[in-house]
Amino acid sequence: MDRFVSTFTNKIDAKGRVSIPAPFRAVLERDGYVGGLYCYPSLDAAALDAGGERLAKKIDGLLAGLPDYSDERDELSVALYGDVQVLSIDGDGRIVLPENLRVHANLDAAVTFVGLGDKFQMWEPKAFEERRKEARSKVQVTRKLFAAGGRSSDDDGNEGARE
Amino acid sequence: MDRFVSTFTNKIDAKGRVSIPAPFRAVLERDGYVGGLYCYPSLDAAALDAGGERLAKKIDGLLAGLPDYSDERDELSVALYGDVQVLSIDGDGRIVLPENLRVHANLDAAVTFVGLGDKFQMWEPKAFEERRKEARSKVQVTRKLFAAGGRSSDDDGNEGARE
DNA sequence: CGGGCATCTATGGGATCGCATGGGATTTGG
DNA sequence: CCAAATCCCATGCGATCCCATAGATGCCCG
Repeated sequence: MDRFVSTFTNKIDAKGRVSIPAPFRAVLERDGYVGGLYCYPSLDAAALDAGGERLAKKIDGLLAGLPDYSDERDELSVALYGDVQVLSIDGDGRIVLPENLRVHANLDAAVTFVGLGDKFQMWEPKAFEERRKEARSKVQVTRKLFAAGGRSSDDDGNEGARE
Repeated sequence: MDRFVSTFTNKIDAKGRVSIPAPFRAVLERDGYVGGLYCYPSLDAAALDAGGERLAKKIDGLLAGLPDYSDERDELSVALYGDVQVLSIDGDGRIVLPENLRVHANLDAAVTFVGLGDKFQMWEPKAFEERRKEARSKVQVTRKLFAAGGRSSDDDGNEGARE
């Protein structure tokens, strides 16, 4: 399925380089790697979003839905494209995070890579632990909603049975 | 029906490897095995949930219904993709359990594999024994309810008694 | 009917490979 | 000409592969 899945934590070396987890690299290549990793500050978190060609197309798709020359589109364009950086990946699968991106996510010694399907995020490890806790507790709630919503009828109905 | 059924207990060797019970392996293959076993901590038990492609699609399906870049999707993505690990199965049908997963389920010397239809769980053997006892007593109650409702004809009402 | 052979599974151990990481060398651009 | 970014190579650890053993099961053929 070639999606970014699971989390990995790698170190930032003295030169500011980080290895992209090998499984993520594999996804990027299959995604039609051209020469860069698209990377930008997450809009609502102290983290970075990154991905390959598929992600780039997705961003385009969002804008395509808005009329040209509308304020909304302009704002979104700036928000989406404005801070995007195309990071080159060296022969060993590493990238260098520019200052502004590193600041946005408070990255210093290590980076936690979090697979999110089409894209992945880069977090300061401790910050991500917090975030993860939060997400887990919310999912408990969401799960109850699914169960209550009666979505159990698809092929064998173990949807809410996770225990 | 190619479901995960019944329970098996296998040892963890010095390298942290465990054999997946052969019957489960067979199910995984028929399920369209691609490159890994999808595995994540059970949300409300000291155990691990695991499955093949079918389970992965199910997870995707949950997210597919949500709009891109919505908060809800982000939360769910983190909780679902972030905790999932794709474990590769070696030529002998074994997997290696990563540290964080082993900790979550208190696994050390052995693992009990429990078939649950679409997926299966991995428990520390003693913990599962406890769990099983508990389940049995609950089933007793459930059965009485069935009986009281006049459905006494299904001779043992074992639907949830999986053992 | 029974003995032995073939097969499959679980498990252990050795050898190899890949990945993350570090450090020097080289190039690029200002 | 200097600083910073890029490339290339070395290394150590962990993961993966491959082979060996052993117990259990089942089958075939005597």
